Order: sequence, then C-alpha cells, then structure tokens
Amino acid sequence: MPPPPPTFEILLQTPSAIKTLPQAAQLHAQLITTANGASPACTTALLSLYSNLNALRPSLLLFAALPRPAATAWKHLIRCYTASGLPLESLRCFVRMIGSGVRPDHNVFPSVLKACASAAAIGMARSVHASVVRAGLEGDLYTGNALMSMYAKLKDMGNAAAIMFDEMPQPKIGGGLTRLTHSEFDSEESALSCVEKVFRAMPRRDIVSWNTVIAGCAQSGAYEEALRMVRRMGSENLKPDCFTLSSILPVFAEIVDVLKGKEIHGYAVRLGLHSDVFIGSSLIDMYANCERVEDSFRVFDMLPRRDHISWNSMIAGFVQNGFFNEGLALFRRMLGAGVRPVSVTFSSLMPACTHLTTLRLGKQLQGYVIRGGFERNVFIASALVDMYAKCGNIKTARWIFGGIEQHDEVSWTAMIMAYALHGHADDAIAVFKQMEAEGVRPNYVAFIAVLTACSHAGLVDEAWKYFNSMKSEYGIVPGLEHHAAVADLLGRAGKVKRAYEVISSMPMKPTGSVWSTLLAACRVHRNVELAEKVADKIFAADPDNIGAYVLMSNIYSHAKRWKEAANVRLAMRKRGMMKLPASSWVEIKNEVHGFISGDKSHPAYHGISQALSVLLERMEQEGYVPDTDEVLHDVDEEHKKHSLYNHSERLAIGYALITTVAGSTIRVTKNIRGDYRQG
DNA sequence: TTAGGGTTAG
Repeated sequence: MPPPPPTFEILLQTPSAIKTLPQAAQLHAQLITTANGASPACTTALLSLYSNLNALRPSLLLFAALPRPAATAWKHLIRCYTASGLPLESLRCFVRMIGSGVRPDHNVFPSVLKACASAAAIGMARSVHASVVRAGLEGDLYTGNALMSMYAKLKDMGNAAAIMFDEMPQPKIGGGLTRLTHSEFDSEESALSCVEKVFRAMPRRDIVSWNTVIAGCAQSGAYEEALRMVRRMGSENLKPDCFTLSSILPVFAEIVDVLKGKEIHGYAVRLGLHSDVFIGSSLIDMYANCERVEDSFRVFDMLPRRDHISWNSMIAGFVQNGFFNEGLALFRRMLGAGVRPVSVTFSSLMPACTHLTTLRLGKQLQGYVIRGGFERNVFIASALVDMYAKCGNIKTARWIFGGIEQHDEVSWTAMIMAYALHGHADDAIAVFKQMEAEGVRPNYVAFIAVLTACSHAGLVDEAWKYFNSMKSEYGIVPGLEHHAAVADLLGRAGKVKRAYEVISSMPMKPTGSVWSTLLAACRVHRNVELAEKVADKIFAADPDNIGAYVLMSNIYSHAKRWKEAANVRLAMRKRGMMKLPASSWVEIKNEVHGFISGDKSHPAYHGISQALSVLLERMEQEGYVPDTDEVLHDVDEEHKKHSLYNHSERLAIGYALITTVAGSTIRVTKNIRGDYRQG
C-alpha cells in the first residue's frame, strides 16, 4: 500500500486552499526542505500560488529560478504584472515569452489584452489581436471577451496613448505581424466597431460577452444600440444582471429619461440587486441628472454599503442641481466617515465654491487638492481656473491654467471665459487663437466664451467674424447662446434695432431671457418705443416675467413717464410680485457678513456709517458727484442720494474698511439677480 | 483568465 502523499502536495494540487501570503510562505518553506522542492514543477506550482495572491516579488524570484519557463509560468508572471498595475512590464514579459519560443495560448491572452488596455498601447493591441488570430483563438470565449473589453477601454485614448507605447521597446511578435500606428487605428475604424466586430464573430457568448458589448456601446454614446443589445440578450436566455444594469443606467441619465430609469430601479429591487454599490451610484447619478435629487439622496441613504464612488455620486448630484451647501456638508460627512477624497471628489465639489463665491472654501479645498497631489489634474485645474476667475482673482486663475500639462477643450474654454468675464477681451481672443494653434478645436461652449468676450468689450466686428465662422469653418451650428451673445453685443453697442432683427430671425424660439437682455439695452439706450415692443414679446411668452416688469418700470421712470411707471408697479403688485432688497456680502476673518440695502441692523452699523461719511466727504472733495439719475424712484434728490449711499455693497465695503488692516483685499459679492420674487 | 458606477468650461 503506497504511503499517503505529504500534505503540501495535496495543497499544491488544490491551490485555492491557500488564501493568504503567510500560508503560501509556509508551504514554500516546507517544500524547499524536500528532495524535489526546487524542481521546475514545484517552482511553477509555487509561482502560481504567489501570482494568484498578486505577490509580485516572490513570483519574480521563482520565475527567475526557472531555466526554461513553460507557458504556465509565463502566464502567471504576466497575469501578476497586469494585476499589480504594471501593464508595460506585463507586455515586455509577453514579448520575451514569444522571443523564447513559447507559443501563447488561451491562458495568457486575456491578461495581455488587459495590459494593452491599461497601458493604452494601441499599436501593441493590434499586434496582440493579430497574434490571437494567428494562434487560431478568435473563437475562444475568454479571449474574445478580453478583446472586446480592450477595445472598449481604448476608445477614448488620445495622443498620450500612442506616446506611452512608443516609449516601449519595439516588439517582434513572430513573422508576418505588423504594428499599426495610432493614426491608422483611428482612421480605419472606431474602437466601438472593433468591439462589435469581435462580438459578432464569437461562436459562443456568455453573460460577460453581452455585458462587455453593452457597456462598450453605452460608454461610446451608442445608446440605442446599447438598449437593443439588452433586449437581444433575452433571446439567448440570459437575464440582465448587476453588471448589465449599472452599464445601462447611465444611458437613461444621459438621455434624461427618468421613467425608464425608474423601471430599471424597480427591476433591480425585484432581483434584490438594488443594494449593489455599482447600481447604487448609477441610480444616484441617474436621478440627479433628471433633476430628482431627493430620489438620489433616498437611494444614497438606503445603501447598506457605500464606497467612495457612492459618496462622490451624491456630492456631484447635489452640486449639479444647485444644492451647494448640501454638497459641501456631504463632503464633510464623507471625511467624517473616514472615506478618502479622490480627484473626482474635488472636481465635483469645486463648482459649489464657485457658485457660492466663497474664495475661502475654495482655497481650503485647494489645500486638500495640493496635499492629495491633484493640482495638475485637468478636471480640477479647470474648475479652479473657473473658481478663481469668478471669485475675482484672474491672476491666480491664469497661474493655475499655466500649470496644466495637457490643456483640453474645457480648460481652454474656462480660461477664455475667465478673461471674458473680467472684460479682458484681447486676452480671451489670444487664448482662443492659442488653443487653435495647439491643435484643440474650439467646440460649442468655446464659441460662447469668445462671443461673450467680444460682447463685454463691444467688439461687434470680431463677434460677427466668429459667429459666421462657426458653421462655415467649424461645422458647429450656432445655438441660442451664440445668437443671444451677438444680440446682447449689438444691444450694448446701441444697435438695438439690429439686435431686435437678430433675435426675431433666430432659427430657434427666443427665450424670455434673450429678450430681457435687449430690454436692458433699451433701458441703457433710452429707447422706450422698442422697449415696449420687446416687453410685449416677453409678456406674450411669459406673463409672469418679473425682470421685464422691473425693467419697464425703470425705463418709464428714466423717461420721466411716472404715470406709466406707476401702472407697471401696480400691475406687479396685483400679480403679487414683491421687491426683495439687494444684498451684498463680504468675507472677514473666515466669516461671511451679509448686508441688505438700507439695512441698519448690523451691530457695527454706527461704525460703518461713520466710515462711509468720512469716505464720502473725501470723495466729494475730489470731485465726486453722485449719479442720482440711476436711482429711479419718483422721489426728491435728497432721498435719491440717501438710497444711493445705503446700497448694500457700500455697507459691505464700509464694514470691510473698519475691520481689516490697510492694504487688505476686499471682495464684495452682490446678488444682481433675483431681486424680486412672486409673493 | 473576461464584464459594471462618480468629475471640469455654458
């Protein structure tokens, strides 16, 4: 009767029994004391143990001890490299394997293809695909799935991808193989069509195959195709699982179809998949994109387990829907829960600071960004450019912009818009030209930015030039915003009739706000007749447009047509429209102080008033004459002067003057919109 | 061995 085999041999035959690194090390130690412990068979078996545990160092040592590594040994090392986040090493290893005369088989290709995707090695990807064909493994299920996944991941990779691969030593993968360049890959066929081609050619498909092709379609914007594929799955008796659902939910988020999204939600609940973290974050995002942020929060709140993406989805959902304070509060909660913020957290959160124009919070957030080493992340940097510009600090905005290594269309546009908002039209146009010179094609938003720049600087001819070039040179159809910018410019330049023509002949229906800008221009240029015409247009579309009432009342006041002005105000009161006083706020020593026009309730009001009197006296000494013309109420001059001096921004400046040291920067923020509400 | 979710400019 043969003796029972030693324990370690049993263990080697059932490698799944080894679950931890110490267990593997223990077995390894026992094994080297035996006679054939150093045999290639034992070494390879140990290598497989270590590589399954993603232990790269011991795997490398064992591999080095093999005089002639067999295909299995290569496979384990390549897999371990890929899993350890070293795709280039993985590919080098694959090239060496071929060089040593070992033929690649169905075991090794999935890891190699995954490495191609991670390294964004497009040329290598094509070579390996050809190698798969030469090995006759096109029909292999796992290899086919890995091929599709690779092409799906390579889809968005730009020039950086080609560069990364070109740094690698040129592979020589057998005879008859050509390495295609990046441009060939792009011009021949889209990555999505590669995914679909592999899918169609597969003799056997499993749920992974379907999920891969569905995700590929969804991520490439082929929404209809993705949905058709989900319906087709059923014909092969496969039911959508949590992978399918988390890939398909972003489609409904994108096309803003909350009904279909809810159907998927219901399906997930019925299958008990709704507590899956992936589905959870897709649901949060879908509801948020459909402006149903309460539903997003309900999903978030009920998740039994949350990872950093669940938190990020909810933070982004809040911020994108204008719930800035809620987004910031959730960020604090996330930190409190011990979840580390990632780059996406900051790029989602930065717009909240921008909209709240709280430079203090933005700077705090930037501190986190710097400590996390995310400063050069193009998403974060673009948001920071925008934040600094909107908080009044264009120099810092420019400095951050300069630190971005690879500018994309968004970061360029953020910088153009930053200059535009500050009235630096020449700089804005220079940046626009530089963007083109560096090979980044301006998009729809970039034209809004450059037209805004022209508009704020009164560059009528420049604006028309850009507007006309949009369609003829760039193939971009001008939208509402572009027409509005041109009309706004014409109005500001006093060409109100021309602006009226542009708006009237727009290919789309003008919104109330487009007409309102013209109405504002009519006020500035004192064209009562046209103003009445424009107001009719606004009230026809939107009888409750409060801004238009206010403007008309002001226009009549300007023209000293007090009776008509009073009629407008009466009409407003009848409709229940109430005036909300203008307000300004200023940050002093990490605290925000708000002031409303005419308000005397601030504890420091006395000091403010004194400071303002001193200041005013000196201003008048130096020749300042208050422009009471802009105070439009039907009251006497002395009252006009009084209401001018108690403007909320003056109160804020007065407070800042008495609480900060000389030479400090004072940043006052004012609400210029929403001065009225329907009460 | 292969598959899924969240981000910046208007």
